[in-house]
Amino acid sequence: MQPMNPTTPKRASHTSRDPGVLQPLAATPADTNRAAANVLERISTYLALRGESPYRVRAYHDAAAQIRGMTESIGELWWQNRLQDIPGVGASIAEKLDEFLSTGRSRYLEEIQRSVPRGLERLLEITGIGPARARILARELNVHTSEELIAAAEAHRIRALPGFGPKIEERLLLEARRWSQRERRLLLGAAWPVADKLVDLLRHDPQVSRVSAAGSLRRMRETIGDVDILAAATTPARVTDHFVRLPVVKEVLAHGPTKASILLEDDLQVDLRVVEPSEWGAALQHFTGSKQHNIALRDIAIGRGLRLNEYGIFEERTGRRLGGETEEDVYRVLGLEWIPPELREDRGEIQAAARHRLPVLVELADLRGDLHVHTDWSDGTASARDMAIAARATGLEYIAITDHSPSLTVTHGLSIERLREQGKVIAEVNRELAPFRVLRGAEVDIRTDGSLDLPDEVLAELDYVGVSVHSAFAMRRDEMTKRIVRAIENPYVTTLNHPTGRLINRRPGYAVDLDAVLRAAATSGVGAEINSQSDRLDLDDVWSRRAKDLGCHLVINSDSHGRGGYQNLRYGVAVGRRAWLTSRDVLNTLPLVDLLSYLTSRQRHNVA
DNA sequence: GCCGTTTTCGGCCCGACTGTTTTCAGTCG
Repeated sequence: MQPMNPTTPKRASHTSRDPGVLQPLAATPADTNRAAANVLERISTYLALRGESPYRVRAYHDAAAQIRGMTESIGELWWQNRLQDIPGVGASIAEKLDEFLSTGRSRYLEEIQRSVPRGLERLLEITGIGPARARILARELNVHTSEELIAAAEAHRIRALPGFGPKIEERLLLEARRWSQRERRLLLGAAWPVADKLVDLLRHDPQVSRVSAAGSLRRMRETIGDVDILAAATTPARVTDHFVRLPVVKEVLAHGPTKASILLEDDLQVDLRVVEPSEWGAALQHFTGSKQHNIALRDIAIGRGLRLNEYGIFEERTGRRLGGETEEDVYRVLGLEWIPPELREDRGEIQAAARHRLPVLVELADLRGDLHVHTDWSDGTASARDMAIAARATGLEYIAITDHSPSLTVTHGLSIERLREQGKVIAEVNRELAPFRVLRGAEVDIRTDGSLDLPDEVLAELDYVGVSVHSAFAMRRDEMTKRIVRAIENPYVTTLNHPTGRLINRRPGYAVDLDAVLRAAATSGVGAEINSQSDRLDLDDVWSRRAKDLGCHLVINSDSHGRGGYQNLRYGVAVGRRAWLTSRDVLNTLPLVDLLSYLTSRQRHNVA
């Protein structure tokens, strides 16, 4: 089928006919990629529940993962008739994508969904239930939901099923109950301290020579499902024995000689794996993942007649071990540079590592300042002076004080008079703390019409202006886009703060054409913020990378409301690293002098 | 269903752990 339009696939004319089946096709490239990936992922799930070939199931799953991680627009590839250029997409999957991209539907998905008991896919979210057990539960006991599973387990009807038994029944009952009252995925900022504590406890075990967080935690994903820890010891069994007896353990889920899983009091799951010290590098690589990254590595290994597992990298023919004591070993034997954990998502990092084209990622130490800081003049808890001293103590050269603007009354937004008053206080602080520098700034609300909450002549007095949406989240997508673009075009604006407004686990971002917003920001030389608060992380990694690709610079800010807030910068930096950013992509890596000259020349240029 | 410096057919990443099984299936990461 020939596409009708080069950039935006047309919307389905019948989107409301079967609302449960598909997300309406979204208009921006990243949204379209996500929607297309979701279709393939769901096809994969239903095929699995039907008991189809696992290879076919995986083909759809892999194609979905590939599309989810692409920065190119699938709409563009479709228009150019190049869908099969996507690795893992062949004729059959391309045909399904073509239908979805041109009509917003997939009849194939709808058909196989109908062939599976309604809602059965949700059973897969319960630990211990995969496609095979879900199918048996549905077929033999008509169990489709966690509630039905709990009832069947309580009535001891599960133990009689083929391949099941009393132990599995008991375990499924536990997991189903846990699932019904489950916490959502833990925020990175909440998981770090927990992992830190456990790593520390293990470090004090005299058997243990090395210990590290692994898994999504080490890759610094924005949320964490469970905590993975790797330890090296010559007597692994004694370490797992010790681990499952730690006082923080509420329940032991699994306990073998090299591997153990526990639940903490708050139901957070922690998996520990213990290896020999000589296997440390291979194991750390293996358990850091991601799964997709590791599969791609093993593919390369196979192509070179090698075998890669958590114990090392071996010559297939002779079994000779070529390395594994360090991660660098593993990558080097595969002909690759060592890849920073944050990049290990199979989003092009392996190809880049093979060509020695990995970016030198931004680091926490590269940040010279923080351009989003609140004080007790609005909703912060500390004075401007204390915030400056705390910033200096963390090694920063400058901050911008950016208290809220008047209309945000719940935060005691500053009137023009109070803002000018604050300027005098900041001047005093600067006299006292020089060469540390506090910039006069503001976090200015974007009104519904896109005008700003402070007049231009006041903005002109400031060193730095961040703008934010804090109200009217429910606007129509096109209106919200127009609203934010207009704000960005104000010549005094430096940065767009938390561009999507999402709060992880609490609310999605507002409807907005973020691609259009970022293009406008690039044109106007306005930066996009990576807000480091662990429930914001806004922009996220995929959008930050997109922003960079569109020519936009990023600003990594803490949005501190108290002296401890600067600690969050590490999470913002993690997002930046996952987005492939170098220090050159991030405005606040500039030394103070360079930042000041940038800000003044930019304002002179814009206003002239 | 995808894919090819072994191949257009016959493979497909790999190992630990658990429980229900006398040799393996299911699940997980």
